[in-house]
Amino acid sequence: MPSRIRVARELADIFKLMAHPDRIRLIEELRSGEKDVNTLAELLGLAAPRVSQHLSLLRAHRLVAERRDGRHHFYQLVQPEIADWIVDGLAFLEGRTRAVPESEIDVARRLWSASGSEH
Amino acid sequence: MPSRIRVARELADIFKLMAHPDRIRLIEELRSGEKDVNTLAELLGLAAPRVSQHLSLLRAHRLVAERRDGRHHFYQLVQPEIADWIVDGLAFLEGRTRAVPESEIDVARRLWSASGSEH
DNA sequence: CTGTAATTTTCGTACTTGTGAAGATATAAA
DNA sequence: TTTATATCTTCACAAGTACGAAAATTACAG
Repeated sequence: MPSRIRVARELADIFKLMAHPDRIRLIEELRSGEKDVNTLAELLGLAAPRVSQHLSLLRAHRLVAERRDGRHHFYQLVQPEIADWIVDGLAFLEGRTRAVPESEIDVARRLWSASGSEH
Repeated sequence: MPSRIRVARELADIFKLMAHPDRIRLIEELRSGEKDVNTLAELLGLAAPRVSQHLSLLRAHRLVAERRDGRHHFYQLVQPEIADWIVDGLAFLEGRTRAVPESEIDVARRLWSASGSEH
């Protein structure tokens, strides 16, 4: 089988991982450093089990790594550059739908591009 | 609702569109210019209905545009830069799985990065 | 043991995919 | 015109996959 088919398949798997708003936001939250599950759940306003499921999926594909300290599980990005790559994708949102005005895309870009974690 | 949730949702939709190997390869084939359905089907070794369905999905989200000439339907990328962005994603494949050796990723990168259409 | 943190399992629902057959539409041939 | 052919799209259905919520389970600290 041609290599480009295998590569396209693996690449599609990565895209599949990103194809969920919660996981996108999780990755962007982890940009500024490792965080534990509870913190992430509060930041995103999600139930802990849901965050955990997303993280275990990302972990299974080696996008995040886990570190335990007591009863806290901290997660961090294995390849932090992936957060930048996601932000690059915002370019393809511009002018695509009236549901999301350009201004909101800019807000998200600034928020997610920041190294700090202003909210 | 916070804007970053809406943006993350729209972004996830884009990722969902890329989350299929056929569609990734279609976009990379269109990098070198517009092609008709039959040509694409032959290049990728896919049945015509499948190609047509993928293209109509991409068209519904304004990723490709259609031009008809006689009985030929030609498609082209609306934002050709998206093909580069996809290739950028190859970086996150490196060393991720033994199923796809680095060399194959390089082959795909070279093939897809080329402006021409060598196969 | 008690309480907190996180994960795993389970299950019903909804979406996606792939295939084959049928439906349009345009060109060419008889 | 009528008939055939080429190109592409749409439909219908089975099989697979992802999602979300809730409950059960593991792990650990005090």
